[in-house]
Amino acid sequence: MMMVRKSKGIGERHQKILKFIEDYQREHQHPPSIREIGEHCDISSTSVVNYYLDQLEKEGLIERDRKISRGMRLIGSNNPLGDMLRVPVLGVIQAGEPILVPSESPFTPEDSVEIAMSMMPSREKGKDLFALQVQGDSMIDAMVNDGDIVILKPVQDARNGEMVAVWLTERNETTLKYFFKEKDGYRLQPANPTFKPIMIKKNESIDIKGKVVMVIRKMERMAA
Amino acid sequence: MMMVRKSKGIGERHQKILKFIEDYQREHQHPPSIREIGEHCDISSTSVVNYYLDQLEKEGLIERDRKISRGMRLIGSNNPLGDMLRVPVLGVIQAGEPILVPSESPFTPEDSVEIAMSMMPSREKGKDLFALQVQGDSMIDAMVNDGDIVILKPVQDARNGEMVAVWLTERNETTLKYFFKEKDGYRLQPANPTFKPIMIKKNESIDIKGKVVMVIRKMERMAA
DNA sequence: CTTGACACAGAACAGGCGTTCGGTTATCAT
DNA sequence: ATGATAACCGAACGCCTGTTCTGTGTCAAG
Repeated sequence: MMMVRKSKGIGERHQKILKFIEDYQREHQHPPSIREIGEHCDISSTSVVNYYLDQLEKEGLIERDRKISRGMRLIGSNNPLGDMLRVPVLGVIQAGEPILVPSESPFTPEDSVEIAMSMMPSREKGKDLFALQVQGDSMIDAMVNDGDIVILKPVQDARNGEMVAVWLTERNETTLKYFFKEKDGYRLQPANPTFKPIMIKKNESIDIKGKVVMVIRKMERMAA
Repeated sequence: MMMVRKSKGIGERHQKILKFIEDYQREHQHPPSIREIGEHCDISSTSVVNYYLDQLEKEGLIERDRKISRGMRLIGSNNPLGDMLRVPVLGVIQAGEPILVPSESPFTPEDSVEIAMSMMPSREKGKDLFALQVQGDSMIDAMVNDGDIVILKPVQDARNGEMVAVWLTERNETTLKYFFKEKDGYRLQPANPTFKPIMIKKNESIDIKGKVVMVIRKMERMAA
């Protein structure tokens, strides 16, 4: 008895193939061949596998490089590999010193951090992201610890409610604060509600260096 | 004029090949063929590419699946894909409720977060890691915000200085604190130095649920 | 009952691709 | 000089693999 697909969408067989490609890719770091898919999904003919792969491609779930061995890749969230961003760590950020942004950094980053695309909020998948490592306890009012890594998107202007890294020109100070524009200047609000906001008058200039999109803290043992 | 490799290590050519495999993999989501490597690295013979790949494999920089088309993968830090951990998000963590650990969780995780292996501290690459999303502001003394994701390793005992998630049995409270064993019980030290430690007497029991290995904060716009 | 879409099977073809092998050139220690 | 070794080239061999073509059984619409 034959299976007949009533609805035009994705059937059980399609999902099994999708799942197999995902698992195989994760294990071997390269896609399976058509025949391997057939064996593991109980399909005896390569043409049928091809037939399903064509459908999956039409549905936009995979992409295929025709004529290329194992030339297929998963699209979207179930792609086990691929979508990793390598964000350069340009240097450190601390209250007492201006920070480095990509365009100003004279040297190549010593290090980088890897972030899964799926972890990026609101599609900040731009390739111009950069990271800084926090030095010292001067950012604790932003709930950011010594050693934390902040990932930034370089921007000049911020919208209300975004956390920004700003250089307070007249105070010679770098800080991480929530940004709010008000009628008489700016309000820089600490993340920790027990701290008071910094009010910036219109005549005082601020230099927004970037918008914080993520903070990462690797826990290490604390001494004492 | 021929290039001759004096030292037994990795030469310029090897690095060029390595770089090409990495870039190709990143773009196509599958490895290049031997002939493609040759073309882009100015090697006219497939046997020479094979020759170099053998050396790279001996050096432990790649692995090869012989006889399989494009059956190669990068080993180590320059692997653009692969080493990603999928950590299940088992639920939420908040002061007022006990937390779920993997063995106690009755349902499958609704969601998961993806972390690059390279980001994991001190080789906590165990597959038993789990994640919880912080709900509410009750963890601010641990420098952890509402909405943050904490990644935990399930442990029963902790070593001094490690941040642990503990269930305070007699107080019906979950908390994240640095753990220190002292002669008359335990000291649970907040990450934020402006808060005071919790002293646990010997007769009071605590239930260590896990050790915090990472905290991730996706920044979103703050209202008001 | 016929027709056509759909889900398959199987075989054959052709190009992709890894492997192997015989040679060649350059460098270096003996 | 000479042999050893490393770094190549080119071609041939043969499996791997995607593609294509013919054919079959099922099911629903006309």
